[in-house]
Amino acid sequence: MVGLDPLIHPPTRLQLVTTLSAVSEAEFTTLRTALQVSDSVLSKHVSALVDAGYLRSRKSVHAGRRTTWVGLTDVGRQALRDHVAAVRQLIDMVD
Amino acid sequence: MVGLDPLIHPPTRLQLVTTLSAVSEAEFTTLRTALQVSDSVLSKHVSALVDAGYLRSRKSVHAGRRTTWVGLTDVGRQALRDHVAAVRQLIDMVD
DNA sequence: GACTCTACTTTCCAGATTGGCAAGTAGGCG
DNA sequence: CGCCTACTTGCCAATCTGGAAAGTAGAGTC
Repeated sequence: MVGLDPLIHPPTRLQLVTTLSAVSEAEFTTLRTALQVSDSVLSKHVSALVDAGYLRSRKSVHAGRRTTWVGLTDVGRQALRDHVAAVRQLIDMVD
Repeated sequence: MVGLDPLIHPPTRLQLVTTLSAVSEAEFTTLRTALQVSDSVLSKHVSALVDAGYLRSRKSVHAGRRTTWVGLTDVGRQALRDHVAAVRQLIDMVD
């Protein structure tokens, strides 16, 4: 009835997935800077969402630099849409 | 920068304040039914938000029935607007 | 091939939250 | 004065969140 997704709702998670929704992938480091959280925190949120099937991560090497790329899966994108719809249903009552 | 209000963001809180935003006041019992939570949970959320100055509650008696009425204060209404604005800024990126 | 350096990952931990049950309380009614 | 209703509070377990610090793994270096 309410439909808020507890995997997505918490502030850091919401920032993470909404940030990712705008792009196909983002670098771990970029995300950490954008969200202003520690390595460990981002790593844990990412792996929780990977476990849930919402995110996918891959490692790549460019010019001797190893980076981890993170992106939404189709499942995650849909879950986000659903969550956003639920949030809108609540907040659109306001004003 | 993100601006999510931790007093409002949690699911039950968000349901509570958005429900209240549509009306001037609501009965405790009605809210408990609408939110599907126990007495104690609603009571605790309400009193936390009253302490924060976001809600106001008053008791009344009608036809031998005691009821507690709960409503947003101006401060609470503004906090909700701000919170909703912050949420929108995040979720409007989606799609 | 060993060493190092970086980029995460995992462990450990403390503190805060959330929720339900059950006991407590307070006001109105008979 | 006792009872009943309508919350309120205390107690507790489970979960979550975040940071620091230790651990790990792969790439480059020599």
